[in-house]
Amino acid sequence: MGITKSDLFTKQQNELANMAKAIAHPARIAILQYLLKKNACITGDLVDELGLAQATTSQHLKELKNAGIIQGNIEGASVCYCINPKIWKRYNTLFNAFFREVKDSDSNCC
Amino acid sequence: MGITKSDLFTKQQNELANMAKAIAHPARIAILQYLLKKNACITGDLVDELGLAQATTSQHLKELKNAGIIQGNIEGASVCYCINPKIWKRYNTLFNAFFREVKDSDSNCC
DNA sequence: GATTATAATCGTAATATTGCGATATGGGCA
DNA sequence: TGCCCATATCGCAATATTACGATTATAATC
Repeated sequence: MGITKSDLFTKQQNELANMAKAIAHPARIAILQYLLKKNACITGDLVDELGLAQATTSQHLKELKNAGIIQGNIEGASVCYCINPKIWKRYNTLFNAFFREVKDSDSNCC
Repeated sequence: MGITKSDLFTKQQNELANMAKAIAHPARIAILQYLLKKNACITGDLVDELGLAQATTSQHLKELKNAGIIQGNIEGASVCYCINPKIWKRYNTLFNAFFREVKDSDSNCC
């Protein structure tokens, strides 16, 4: 096999897992952090920043775009990327809800 | 290739990416949610809960244990699992820091 | 001691991810 | 039009992930 059995889980569980997958690579974390810092930038900036090949960088950007967490606007010959604040807030909300406080007393094993 | 170039990124970026990877599967989300609800349970409970084979469930438990987010205590013939509150809090802290507020005005592309 | 229950591990197949060179596409400019 | 620049996409190789049956290891029970 090798295919996730999504049908066994709730919509919410699949959504959160997919969100986690979108950021489950250091290059994609680095892209998002760079966009947070610079507000916006073009692909070439990220190729320089990351140190990965242009094709690889483009692929990571595609995954982030598919997840909706960034958006790209065509700017002449370049493409300008930035965070999508609406989706970003949804990530923030869902992760916060998931990682709600755990009391130490909650976790005494059996 | 197929191997992540971890050396290109900071320790913090790799750590956050690895945390995201640990929860980047709906079965592992479901396990954590079940543990949050029940406080603690044994492997067999999770096999019933998830609907995945025993071997598969055990594998997901191993990944969560490797990530440190859960711990297992041997309880006779069974193994009792629970959240590791220390690591859980670290996850909460790092994800919160990452998903800090983004102002709408921050994300006007170019 | 043999049997049963519980869970980890092994081996393997299917699929997904990561990375990059090569190639395509489309805009700007001489 | 012809030539560069910036990106996306294709094709491929290496590796990782997901899933499960079979096996193993240990503990409880008869």
